[in-house]
Amino acid sequence: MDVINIFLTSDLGESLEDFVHDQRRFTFDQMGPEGPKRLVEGPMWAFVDWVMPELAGLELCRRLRADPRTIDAHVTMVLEEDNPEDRRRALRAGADDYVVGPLTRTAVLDRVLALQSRTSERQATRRYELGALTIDMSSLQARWNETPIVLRPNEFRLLRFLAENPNRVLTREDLIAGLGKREPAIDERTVDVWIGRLRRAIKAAGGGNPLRTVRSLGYVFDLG
Amino acid sequence: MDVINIFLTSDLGESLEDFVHDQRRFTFDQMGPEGPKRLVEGPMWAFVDWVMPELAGLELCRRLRADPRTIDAHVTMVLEEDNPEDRRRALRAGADDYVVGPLTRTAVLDRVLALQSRTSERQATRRYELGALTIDMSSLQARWNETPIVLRPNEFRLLRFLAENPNRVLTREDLIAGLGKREPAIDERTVDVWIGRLRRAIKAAGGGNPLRTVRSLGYVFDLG
DNA sequence: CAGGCTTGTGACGCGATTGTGACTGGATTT
DNA sequence: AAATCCAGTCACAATCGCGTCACAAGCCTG
Repeated sequence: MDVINIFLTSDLGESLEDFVHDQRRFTFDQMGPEGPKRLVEGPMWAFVDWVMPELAGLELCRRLRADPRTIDAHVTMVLEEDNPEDRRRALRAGADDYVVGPLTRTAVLDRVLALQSRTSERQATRRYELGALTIDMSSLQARWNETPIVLRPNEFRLLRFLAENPNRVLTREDLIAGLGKREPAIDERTVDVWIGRLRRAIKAAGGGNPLRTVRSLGYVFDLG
Repeated sequence: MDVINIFLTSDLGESLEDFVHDQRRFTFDQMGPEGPKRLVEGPMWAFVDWVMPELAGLELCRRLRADPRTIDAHVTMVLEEDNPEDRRRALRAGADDYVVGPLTRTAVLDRVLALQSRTSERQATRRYELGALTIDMSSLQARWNETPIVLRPNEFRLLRFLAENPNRVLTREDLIAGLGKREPAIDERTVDVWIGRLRRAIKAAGGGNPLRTVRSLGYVFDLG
């Protein structure tokens, strides 16, 4: 599967409507009532427009992160204006990059081209190497010293999110949000079970325990 | 300027009144008649209590956003109850995060610690380096010459507070207050036990004893 | 549509954490 | 030197949070 570059914008603009044409299409059918209003996409990129200006964009970003079809997409958020808060929020929601809108056709095209050139480099980057642990995002396979770790979907997402934020305490809330599970609300204690199952899976592959519990706060992926 | 973590709450509670002490202070003098009732703050965080429960909080949040002194602060709103409407309003007003109250002093302090690690990610990660001792606030991990020190939560809080005020005698009262323990009242002699446990943990990691006892006064973290 | 796999949740028990009183030994004072 | 003071340490109990299990509902697959 090709790398998809996804642009999230709350103001897609008529001018972009036919910017991408004659391409295959897929729909984010799981998006729900607050989902994208329009979706224009091609094999290497997609533009997603949403209805609600504020939260839906971040929420959409999280869902894209959780969806296996777009889990390794390159997500760019289009910000209304350039302020540090929006930037921070976007990145925290899982966006890889951001640009400040509104976008002209040429600006987007430049951006897409730049992303495409980075794509090959990104192919190599789509692999986390954290000590003995490697996570290959293209085959969705995690290994401990070449030994495959048998993971269920949710455990894989959890491991990926933890590995993306090594040496950082992640609260149970962070983890729930990071896996894109906002609806319905998840009990925080459930995270304990996730961690337990993930630890067991790693151990079953002969691995150690890189997941440290920080009492009354959350968990850390210890690296180094 | 350091990142400030601001907690907005309509129910600060008496117990938090002197939670942060002996720190530099500034006032939000532009706040106007609906401004904060009390402001308790330190170099890295602030608790703002307001009079009107509903609108004033949101308004305050917007003003903090506009004020150059707090423009890049991390604002957390404390919500009375957990409903999506309030959450959306809080975020729309510029809040970065929210928690559902009421909060205990220790819980708030822990929260601040976790937030510091997140908000400072774009800067150099928050980290104390005191001779052979390093305290990494993002992973909540202390080390002595790269050797991890196994600390329980309270010991970590104690070490952090001591390390924040090196070469300064801290009374037992200071330490109790600095760790946010006011309810219930803590016997001052208990601090002796905390120090003892902390020393033992450092020694177990092959470390020395940077904690000097000042008889009849308190303890100092010796540096240099 | 049946069967298995996945996942969220309540319950349970255990272990970790922590405040406290008591005891001890060294330091300080008278 | 005796008396007093004070810090270090230990054992213990109460509490709190975490790991784990079993179960049920959901989801996917054939």
